Amino acid sequence: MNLQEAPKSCDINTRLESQGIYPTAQRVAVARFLFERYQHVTADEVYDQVRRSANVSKATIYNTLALFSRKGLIREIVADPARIFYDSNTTPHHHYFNIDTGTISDIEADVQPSLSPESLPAGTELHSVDVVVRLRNSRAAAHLQ
Amino acid sequence: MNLQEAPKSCDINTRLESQGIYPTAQRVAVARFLFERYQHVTADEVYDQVRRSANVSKATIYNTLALFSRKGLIREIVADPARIFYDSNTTPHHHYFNIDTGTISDIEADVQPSLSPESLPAGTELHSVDVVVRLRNSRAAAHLQ
DNA sequence: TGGTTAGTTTGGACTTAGTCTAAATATACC
DNA sequence: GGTATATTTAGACTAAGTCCAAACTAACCA
Repeated sequence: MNLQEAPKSCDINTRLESQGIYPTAQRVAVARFLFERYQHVTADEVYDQVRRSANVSKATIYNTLALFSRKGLIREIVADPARIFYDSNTTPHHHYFNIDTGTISDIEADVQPSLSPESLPAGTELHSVDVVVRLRNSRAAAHLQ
Repeated sequence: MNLQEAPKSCDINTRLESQGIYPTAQRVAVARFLFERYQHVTADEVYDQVRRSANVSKATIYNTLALFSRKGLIREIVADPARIFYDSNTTPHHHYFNIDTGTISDIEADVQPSLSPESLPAGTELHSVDVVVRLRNSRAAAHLQ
């Protein structure tokens, strides 16, 4: 592997290892990018950014994002019909999706659907509850189109 | 156009025209399929089904679904990261999405997030609120994988 | 009735997010 | 070091969805 040793961050390595994730250079590079701040990013954005500082392939980006997501380190946001966003903030919250700009942002106020778990369809268990509030840019002249 | 005249349904034509949609044979065929009962279907399923009784192209299926959705006759469901579902039931309700089977079903019980519209981000207006409850098939042995 | 125009449909090429695969590489463990 | 296991890789591939310019249809009117 021709990847220069990524500067070890104890936090990152510990965080990965605590989830049973072997901290390879590529995974650490992806994690460093994702966790440097809360953000909503697509696989492509992660690829473009992480590639600047580390050798990593597209397949590994997809593998790693799926792995992190499965392990609960990040969260998939299915809101844009054209792509998946990943959220490095895994605390419970919901999202705005602006259908004009294709951007995602956090909902600050509480929007907590109450769900009685015993009412789930037979043979299933709860995975997650996603609330997406779709927004449009407001138009001065609402009658257009 | 070599499409045999679709048997006119007064309901369907009225429904389309009431939304300012010109009831072409293709649109009527799509509408007849969609509205014969409440269902959650992908563009591909609509294409396969409608093609049995009418000559229609893939492009028209996509155009028509987008048009119906824009006009509020059907509703887009963004839940499966791989495809869009269309729901011919437009009354307010939310959805289960089974991530193991990729199927969508309606939530019967009320899951109504309370949302104060004045808290929306500046310059935006509400388009819709989507609640997707993700389910897994329950496993007898929950420790697997 | 035929001509003009506007709206709709079409096949097929194209785009693009994401997956797959088999080979190469890296790591762990004896 | 040698073997086994896990990870990464390039690049081919898939599939949902878009785009486009040509063909078709319908409406309107002289």
